[in-house]
Amino acid sequence: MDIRTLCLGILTMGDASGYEIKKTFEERLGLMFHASYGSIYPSLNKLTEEGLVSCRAFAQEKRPDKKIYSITSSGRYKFLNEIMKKPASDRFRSEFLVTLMFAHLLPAATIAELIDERILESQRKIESMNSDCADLPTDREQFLCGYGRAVYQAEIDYLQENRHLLEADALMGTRAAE
Amino acid sequence: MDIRTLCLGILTMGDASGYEIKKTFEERLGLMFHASYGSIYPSLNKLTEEGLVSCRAFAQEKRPDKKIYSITSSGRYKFLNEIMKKPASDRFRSEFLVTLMFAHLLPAATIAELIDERILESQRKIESMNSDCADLPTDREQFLCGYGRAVYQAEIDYLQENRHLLEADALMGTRAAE
DNA sequence: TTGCAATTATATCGGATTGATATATTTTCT
DNA sequence: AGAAAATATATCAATCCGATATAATTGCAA
Repeated sequence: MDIRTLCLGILTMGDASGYEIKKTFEERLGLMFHASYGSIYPSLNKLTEEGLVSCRAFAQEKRPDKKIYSITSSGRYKFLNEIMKKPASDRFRSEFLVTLMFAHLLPAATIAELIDERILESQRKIESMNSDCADLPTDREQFLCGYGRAVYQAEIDYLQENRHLLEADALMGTRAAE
Repeated sequence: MDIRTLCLGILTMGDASGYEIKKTFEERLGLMFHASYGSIYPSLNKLTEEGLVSCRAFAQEKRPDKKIYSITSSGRYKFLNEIMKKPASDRFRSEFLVTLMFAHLLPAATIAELIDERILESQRKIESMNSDCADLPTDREQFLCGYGRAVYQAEIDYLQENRHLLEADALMGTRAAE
């Protein structure tokens, strides 16, 4: 499943410009997938070539046309085929966890701050989700929003209960480091 | 933080070949970062050019030399600088969650199976962690292993308690789909 | 003991993706 | 009036993944 497929998926929810697709990625798929302009615009071009989306261009003076994309019936068919495949494994990359992996090389105070900030950030995310989730139109999206909340909360709980393990280790390491 | 930096990090734990570095990525960093040969070998070449690692090559007949890499003191310095920076946000990509996002386009039975499998897979991961975690040499690595377990467990709990929301929604959608 | 599968091991390549950057107008807020 | 933010399209170098090629060794079961 690539960004082209995801663009198709977003277009099943209604016509949109490249810019709006980017916003949808951030607002509704932020928890599960990320995409930049550098992949969205080329994806839309390729999908248009392949006849999976159609494009109406509105001419504008002194800047590029505004382009609204719509999914075609072959696009819909393609998308359904894609999401019926077994999903690939999650891909996760966390610089935060990498830093903790090497906590023994850093001052204990740095580690403590890092964890404090991480907890605050996750709490902020949960709070904004609490207000936003309730407004979501479908049970499906509420489910996904709740999923995010549950995972963030588990992270916070684990960090608060177990950070002492790490902080003790960091103290040792600091003394041992050359 | 890129794969080059992570290779440096792994080499702070001891000398290794490219192959062994790949294994370390899988066995000890699997929860937080992934890297393929296609990025590891070029990284090691570049790090060698830059003098951040050194390389001893053992000639072998009929196949490429076996190369053992060691981190240099400037490599250590570089790595410390890197991990003292504020870590970038997590990057997460889940085709599983994307599929759920479009659950209304799929048969309810497909969704139910998908969730069943996901739960089983996470349970399997937790079980293998239960045995492996205990053997880990440092509190630090036990902490990280426990972190993974906590998140997987939260996922399982949430799916079990809330899947009905999604499955009801999927049923509706199946009827409405053209 | 033979023969097969798994592991050890290095390496490259096309294609996908990111993050930064360029450009320019309109809207909103102060 | 003027600044800041949002709207909007687009490209590019650098990075990274997944697949593939190659080949010897090790372990194990028939």
